[in-house]
Amino acid sequence: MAKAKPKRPWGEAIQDRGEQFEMKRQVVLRTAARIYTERGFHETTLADIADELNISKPTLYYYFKSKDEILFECHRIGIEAITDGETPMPPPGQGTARERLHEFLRRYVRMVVDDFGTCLVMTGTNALEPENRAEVVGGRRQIDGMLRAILDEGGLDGSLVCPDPKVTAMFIFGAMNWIPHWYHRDGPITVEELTDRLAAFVDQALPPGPAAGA
Amino acid sequence: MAKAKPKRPWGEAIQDRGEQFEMKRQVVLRTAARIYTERGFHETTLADIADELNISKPTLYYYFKSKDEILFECHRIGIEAITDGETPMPPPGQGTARERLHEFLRRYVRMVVDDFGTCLVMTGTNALEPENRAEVVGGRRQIDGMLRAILDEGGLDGSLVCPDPKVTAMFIFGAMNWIPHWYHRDGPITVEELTDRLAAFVDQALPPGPAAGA
DNA sequence: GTCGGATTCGACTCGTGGGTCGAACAGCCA
DNA sequence: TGGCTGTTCGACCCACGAGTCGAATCCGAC
Repeated sequence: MAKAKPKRPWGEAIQDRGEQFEMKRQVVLRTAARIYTERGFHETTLADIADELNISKPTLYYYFKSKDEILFECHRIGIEAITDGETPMPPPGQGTARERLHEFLRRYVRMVVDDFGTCLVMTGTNALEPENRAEVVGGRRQIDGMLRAILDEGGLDGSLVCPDPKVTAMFIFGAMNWIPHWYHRDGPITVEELTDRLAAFVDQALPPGPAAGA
Repeated sequence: MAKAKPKRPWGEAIQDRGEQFEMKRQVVLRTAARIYTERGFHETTLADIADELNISKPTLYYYFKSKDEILFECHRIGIEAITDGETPMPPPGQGTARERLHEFLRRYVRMVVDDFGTCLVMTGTNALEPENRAEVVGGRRQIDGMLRAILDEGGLDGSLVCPDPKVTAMFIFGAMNWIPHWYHRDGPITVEELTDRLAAFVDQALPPGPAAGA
């Protein structure tokens, strides 16, 4: 009660210097992700972001070295939500492919509904510098591989039959990546309901195979 | 053989003035759509388009009044490919909903695989001026309505059961709108095969209902 | 030929927005 | 109290790219 005099949107609390720095960076990123998504990357100026945060443009440059880097960080966070989730994806062999598919869908939908995930999916990679773009593209490819692998395994353990895993994976990613275009967190549908609907849809489309053999 | 001396990428033939004008406009549009899609709208300069066509930037302004208008026209063409196709969509009542669904998917995939359709789907509407954006958004909404309606009818005529037409329609649009991100016309899969795969996928996901009554 | 409109382009303007600089200020430790 | 580092900002720079202008050229009609 004695030391709290925050005029800035950064929370309060006076952790040590480095911690403060990191926290402020996060706030900037979240805000940026939201605005980038709403208006589009190129339609957003650094002044817009700064204004939203009640800080000045040069201050942004104290935390990031370029507009591009801000976008890149947003993408990175989005990707890592999938690739390095706190609980790792269950490895093949643990549970059926169908179960792992569900887990994957749940995770991905969650990601895509978050500010960073939305930003990742809605702002193209065109804007990124080659170097950063390469990393983002790599990350996405890795995620693609995860789903593809699960679909492949489904054919083996018989838990789901999928004629063309590559193309099917793309259909599924499409359905999920489109979510930010129409879904609103504060709308009538909860994220859980959304996930369930998607899972049901995909489940129907990929019926269990007759064969089996663990 | 006597009069053909084209130094310009516009074909040859010497139709009347207005026809030439219209034809050149089309060529510009297709080229622009392609480049917009490849590099992104904002990453494309008018000089890029002009260079590609071996013309100068001011010449573009002879055919279009702004960069924005060029994009808008691309979107318009894409949308009209669905809404005003040469053969109109069969009206409800003609055939089962499932049949109409197939026809719709076929059409939409075709559109999305074309330069203009790809452009429509990949470049956001953020860049468009409010007025133009409103029209594009309206068109898209109309297309949304088409699919939603078909899904609704499917519940009635029993040809397909769909728990939540609104959300399901979005999943399907997502799957289709994502196509330009991974599909290449000159790849191993033909457009027909692609359409078939999608139709099969959706068919599975939306099984026929037990009820009926024409 | 030559006139007039259609077409094309070189050279320019100019707003916008990413990025920089140096000064001011805050908080901490002696 | 003085000084040091970390943080913030007002004012500026400047490249880039959309859009313009006026002159040059092309081409069919008389």
